[in-house]
Amino acid sequence: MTNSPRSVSDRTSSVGAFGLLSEPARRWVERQGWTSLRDVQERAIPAILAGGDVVVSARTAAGKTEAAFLPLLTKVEGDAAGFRIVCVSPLKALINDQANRLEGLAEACGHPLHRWHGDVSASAKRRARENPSGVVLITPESLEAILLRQGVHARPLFAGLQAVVVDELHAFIGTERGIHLQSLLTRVEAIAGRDRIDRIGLSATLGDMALAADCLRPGDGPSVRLVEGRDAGNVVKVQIRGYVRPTRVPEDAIASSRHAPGASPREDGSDPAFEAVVSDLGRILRGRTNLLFAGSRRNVEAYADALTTACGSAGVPNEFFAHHGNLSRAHREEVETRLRDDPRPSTAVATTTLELGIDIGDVAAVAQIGPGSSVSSLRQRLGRSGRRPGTSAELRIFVIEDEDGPAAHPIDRLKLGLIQSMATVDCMLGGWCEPPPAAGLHLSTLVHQTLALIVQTGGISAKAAWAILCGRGPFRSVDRVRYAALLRCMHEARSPLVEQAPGGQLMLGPGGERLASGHDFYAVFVTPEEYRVVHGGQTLGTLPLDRITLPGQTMIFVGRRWRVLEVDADARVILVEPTSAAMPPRFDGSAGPLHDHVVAEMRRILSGGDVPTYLDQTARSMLEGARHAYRELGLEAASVVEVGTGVVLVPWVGTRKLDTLAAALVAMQHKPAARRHFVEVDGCDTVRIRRTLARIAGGDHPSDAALASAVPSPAIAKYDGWLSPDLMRAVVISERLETASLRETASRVLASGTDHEPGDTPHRAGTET
DNA sequence: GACCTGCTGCGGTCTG
Repeated sequence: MTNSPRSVSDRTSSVGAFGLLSEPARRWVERQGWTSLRDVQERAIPAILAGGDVVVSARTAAGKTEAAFLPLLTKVEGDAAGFRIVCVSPLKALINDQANRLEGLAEACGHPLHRWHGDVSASAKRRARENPSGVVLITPESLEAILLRQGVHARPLFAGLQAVVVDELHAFIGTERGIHLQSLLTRVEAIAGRDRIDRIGLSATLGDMALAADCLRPGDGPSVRLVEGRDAGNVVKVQIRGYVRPTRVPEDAIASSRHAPGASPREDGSDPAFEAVVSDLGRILRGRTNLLFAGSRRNVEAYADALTTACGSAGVPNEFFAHHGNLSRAHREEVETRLRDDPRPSTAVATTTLELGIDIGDVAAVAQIGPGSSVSSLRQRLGRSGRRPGTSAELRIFVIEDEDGPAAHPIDRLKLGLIQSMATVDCMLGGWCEPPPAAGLHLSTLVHQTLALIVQTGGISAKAAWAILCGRGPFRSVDRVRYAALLRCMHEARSPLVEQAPGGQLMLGPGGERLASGHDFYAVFVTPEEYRVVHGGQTLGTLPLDRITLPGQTMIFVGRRWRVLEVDADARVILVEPTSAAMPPRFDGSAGPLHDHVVAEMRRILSGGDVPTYLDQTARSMLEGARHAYRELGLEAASVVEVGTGVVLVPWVGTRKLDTLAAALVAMQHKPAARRHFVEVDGCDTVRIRRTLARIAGGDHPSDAALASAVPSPAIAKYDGWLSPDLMRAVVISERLETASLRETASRVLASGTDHEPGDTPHRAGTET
C-alpha cells in the first residue's frame, strides 16, 4: 500500500464497493493513501453488508482484516451498551498486531477498540466490562473466562452484539480448540437471546472452502457465503536436495578409529550428512532474510547452533536465530522484530511457530529439513516468501537418507523421507491440500463445556444443557442417550464432577468444583509442566518436566551452549551458565497423521518413471535407487515383504487406516507395530498373515469396539480420563480409527499380491547385498 | 514418529 496522489474515490472502477462504505470509513481509506481496494475487499464488502455468515479467504497480507472491518464498522449501529463486534483470535500476539492495525479505523468510525487477553491488565478489562462498547479482540480462553466468571451478568455485554469475527479460522478447523470455539459462539448467541449472530471467518485459502464454512457454522455450512481472494500467487521455485548419511561402521571399528572421517553419525555434530546440510544451508541462506523450518525443537537447536558456530568460524556476524515454543516470548519477539525491521540479513530457524500470521514481512527464501508434516503446512510456509510483485517464492527441502548397507532395514531402501517430500510437493503444486478430519465426538471437550455451562448458569437441567451444547452447538453427533451416559460417568467419578439437585438441576460436585476453579480450566488443551531455564536472572525459556536434568550436564538452548549449575525442583527452575560443548536437549512428541492422498502419491512416484527437474543430482540417484528397491522387493505385485523374523505390510494408506489395520491384527493375536508408512508384524510369515488378511477382507474381523480396545493408551484429550471405557471406545472409533475402511485396506494388501497365493514361495527381502 | 495455542478475581501491601 503505497502513497499515491490519486485517491480511491477518483477511480470509477472502485466506486462499487467503496461507495457502499460509510463516510467515516471512506475517509479513513483515503487517508491511508490507497489507490484502490484489493480484490478480496471489493468482493467482501457487499457480501458482509448484506448480512449473514461469510468466510473471507485470501493469502496472508492480502488485506482480509480490512475486508471484514470496513463493512462491519460501516453497518454497526445503536447506542445501547454492549459490545458490537467480537473478534476471536488464536494468539495474543495476533490480537496485539490487529489492535495496532484497527485502532485508527475503529476510532475514525466512532467505536472504541478493546484488547482482551491474559496479558491485558485487569483494570483495562474491568473498564471494558463496566462500559462495554465497540469492538473487542479476544482469545477463546478469555471469552470462556468472561462467560464463567460473569455468569448471568455477561448478558448485557453481548445483548447488542451484531457480528462475530473469527480471525485465522483455518487455525481452528479440525482441532479440539476449534470445537471449544464453536461451543463458545453458540453459548454467546444463547446468552444474547438470539438465534444467530452473523459470523465472519477470515481464513487462508484451503483446498475445499466448504469445510471452512462448516467450521464457521456447524450443521449449516451451505448457508455460509464464500468470498475467495483472487490475487494471483507468485511463481514458485522448488528444489529438493538429497544427502546420503554413510553407513554406521561396526562398533570395533569406531573404537579403533573414533575420529576417522565418514565414521558413524554422532549426536555431537560429527555426522557428515548433517555437516554437509549445514554447510550448504550457510552458503545458500547467508546474506538474505529467510526461514528455516527444522521440524522439531531439538533440530531447531542443533541447526541453529551449527550455523551460528559456522558464522563464528568464518569470522562473520551471526545471522541464524532459534525460534520455537519453549523459548521465552521476549527472545521470540526479538527474532520476529529483526526479521521484519532490521536491514541486516537474518534467518529464523523455527518449528511451526512462524507458520501462523504473525507479521514478519516477506522473506527471500524458505528452507525445510525433511518432508514436513502436511501439504497445508508446506503451503503456509511457502506463503511467507515471494510476496512482493516481481519476486518468486523459493523453497528448498533438505532430505537426509541413510546409505544402503548390509545392516539396513529393507524398507529403508525405499527412501521414504525423499519420496514423501516429493509427494508433498507434487500435491501442493497440483493445488491439493488436506481436508480437516471428519467431525468426531469430542467427549472430553463436552465434559469441559458441561462443567462450564453449569458454572455460567449457576445450575441447569440436563435437557437444557443438551439443547445448547448438542442441539444447537458443535456436539451434534451426541444424542440424548449418549449425553445421559456422559453425565452418569461424570457423576460416578471417584470425586463426582456433577450432582443432581432435588429439582433436577445439574450442579457441580466436589471434583467439578476443583476442576472449574483451577487456573488451567479456561483452555481445552493440556500443557505439560515445565522447568524455567534461567541465566543471570533472565528466563531463556522452558524445558519439559520429565526430562532428567542434573547439575554439570550441558545442553544447547536458544541456539547457544549451556552448563546446568543448579536444579531447583520446588521453584521448577534450572540455573545455567554459558559453556563451549553441549548437545541439544530432547523434547517429547509424536507425529501427526499422514493423509491417504499423500501416501497414494508416494506409491505413484515409486512405481512411475519420470524424474522431476526439482531434484538435485543426489536426490535423483536416490530416487532411482528407491524405484529399483521397490521393484526388487516385489512391491509392484505384492504388499507383503518378509523381513527377519516377521513381515512388513505396505497397504499405501494414511495413518488412520494403518492404525486401524494394526488394531485389527492385535485383536486377532498378532504382534504388529504401526510405523509411519507401513505395519511391521513380528513372529509371523507370509502364509499366516495372508490368512488373517483374507479373513478381514471377507468381513470376519473383530467388532468396532474390539478394535478400539486394541488401541494402546487411548486417552489423549484433557478430560478423557473421566470417560467410561465404553465412551472412550466410542471416541477412539470416531476420532482415531477408520473401521469402515478395514476390509478394503486388507484387500489392498492381498489384491496386489495375486501372483503370490498362500503356499507360493514368498518374496524374501535379502539383508545380504 | 511433531508442533502450537491459553489463563480470574480477590485481598493484602506498598507508593505517591
